[in-house]
Amino acid sequence: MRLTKTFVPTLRDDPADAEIASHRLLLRAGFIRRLTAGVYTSLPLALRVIRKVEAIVREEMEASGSIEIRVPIVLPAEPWKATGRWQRYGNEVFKLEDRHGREMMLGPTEEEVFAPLVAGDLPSYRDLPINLFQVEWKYRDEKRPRFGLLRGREFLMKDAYSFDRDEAGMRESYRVMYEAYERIFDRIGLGYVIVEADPGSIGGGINHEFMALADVGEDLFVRCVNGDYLADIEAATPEAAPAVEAELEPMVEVETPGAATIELVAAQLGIDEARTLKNVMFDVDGQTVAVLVPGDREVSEKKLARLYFPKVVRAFDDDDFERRGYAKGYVGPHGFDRDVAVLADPSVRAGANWVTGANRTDMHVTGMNLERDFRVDRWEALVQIRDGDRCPIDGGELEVGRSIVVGHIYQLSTEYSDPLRASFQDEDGSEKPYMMGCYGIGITRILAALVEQNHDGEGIVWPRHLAPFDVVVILANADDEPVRTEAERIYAALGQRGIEVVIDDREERAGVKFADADLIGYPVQVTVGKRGLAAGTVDLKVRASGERSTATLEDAVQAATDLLAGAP
RNA sequence: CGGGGCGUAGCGCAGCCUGGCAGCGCACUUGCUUUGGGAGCAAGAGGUCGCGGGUUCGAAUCCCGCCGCCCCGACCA
Repeated sequence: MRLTKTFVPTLRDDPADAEIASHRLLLRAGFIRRLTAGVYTSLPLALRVIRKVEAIVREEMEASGSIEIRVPIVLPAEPWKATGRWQRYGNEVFKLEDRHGREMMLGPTEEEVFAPLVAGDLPSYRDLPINLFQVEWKYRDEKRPRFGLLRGREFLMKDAYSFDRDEAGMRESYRVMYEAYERIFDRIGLGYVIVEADPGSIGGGINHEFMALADVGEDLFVRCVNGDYLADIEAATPEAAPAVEAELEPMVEVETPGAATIELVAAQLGIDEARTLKNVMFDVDGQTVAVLVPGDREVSEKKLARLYFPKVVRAFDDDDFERRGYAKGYVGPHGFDRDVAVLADPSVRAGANWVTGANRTDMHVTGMNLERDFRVDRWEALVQIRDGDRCPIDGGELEVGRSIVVGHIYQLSTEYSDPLRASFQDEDGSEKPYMMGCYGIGITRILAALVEQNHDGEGIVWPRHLAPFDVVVILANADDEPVRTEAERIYAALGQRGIEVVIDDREERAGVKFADADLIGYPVQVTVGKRGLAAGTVDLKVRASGERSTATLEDAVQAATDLLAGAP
């Protein structure tokens, strides 16, 4: 490929609205262009990388027995209404209407298409198990698309669905996919961790997330410094602190004018925030629920939501406080009526003589103690985990890491096959719903994750096997005929060796070409210029290491080939 | 959806407060010089100043409404 004959619009300045490295560099290096929020055009370089990632995914899926098909993006609404996702996904679905007024949508994921497809044509247990996949664009009208390819409203996903007779089969299909995913992410070369994820409010099947490590990642996970514990932040439970023995102080009311937050109370009374007892109020389908945690901790709403699923958990708003007659910011657990469910995190057992609200504006109490002064109906691990918490396995220190979820696999059981009436006839003649699994990989998101993990101050540093091109041949003096001839010879020879090579034959100064080559991140650069030619040599540079070398004209092709073979 | 910010040439920005010729750098075109780490000089081309309305002799600038984009929070490959 010649740069004069393709479309690689590099930018000299950083785009103003790209904050993170992957977004900024993919725009600057001419890989992508934004069309509208969360929707990007893939230019030639991006397309080449996408295809290489896809190829790895495809190979490993097929090697694992999954069969590729292509199902539509434009979908009828009915199956989605049957599973309840038409409503549950809500505004996240791009909804359409056809000319007859029929409701349609763009596919955000495709259980509703795959399950009926299989049910229609593979009605016998003899047809099972089967695993189908596709690589196709997905559409989700995200609340907040951001960071370029990291969270788009249109993104390329590999999605696979397994269908089994029974639970044992499903687990086996799941295991096969789990191992395929390990091979895929190993081959792609991402630094990643696998965590058993929050079962989520959608039903609670076993599922694992494949998380690419990245400081800008939006997904948090927890791991023990001793390496024996790894979990999704919302699923992680710290080791409970031991109960303390303390001399019980009497409960005393104190004036705390204007101190409606933990921070202000602690400051006014000159105490640590951890000494205060935080009372967070929720409404759960009409029932009032109080959650007690130490003042320096946060309540995990997700954990609470999971506890009450399928009921809907909603934090109290001002109207709720008014209706219940609670003084917002001054709520204390000693004033709860019997109809309030009082939940507490085990860490509350570890404290005594709490400072908490007095149930009157501008007043708090000190010396509040469990049993004597307030009750707890249920003990549940509900604190948001944080750095420094103790590992539940060995008590080691936990640390919170950031990541980008690039793969997610689920055991769905009959969650979708039931409502969709997707069933087969078993050996005994009985009608049974398929036991399903689903397996997603965000292809375009992997591009972003790769750039996050592989860049420096000059630009992207693609791993060799995923780079848009292996080698760039730079004409340092584009209008010099001998230089051009020699560069063309090397370019052609590399191509003949099956190396993916691009020649920068633009009428640009050498500096521009060097900067662009570093920005785009070709693993190996070969520079042909007057200077070197006079000495009978070309210059080579390995992008990742920055290592420079020279080679004679005769050795140039072999030297570039060798450097490429040794590149990361 | 709540909070914050921004929309002026392809990209990055100034001008707006205090209304009066629409500017700067890069990129682009032509010429000359230059030529191995983002060249110099000269001459050009490129704008519904996000959209609509209002105030005014006059609006990029003031007022009202809308739209778009980015960032922070609750959801997700």
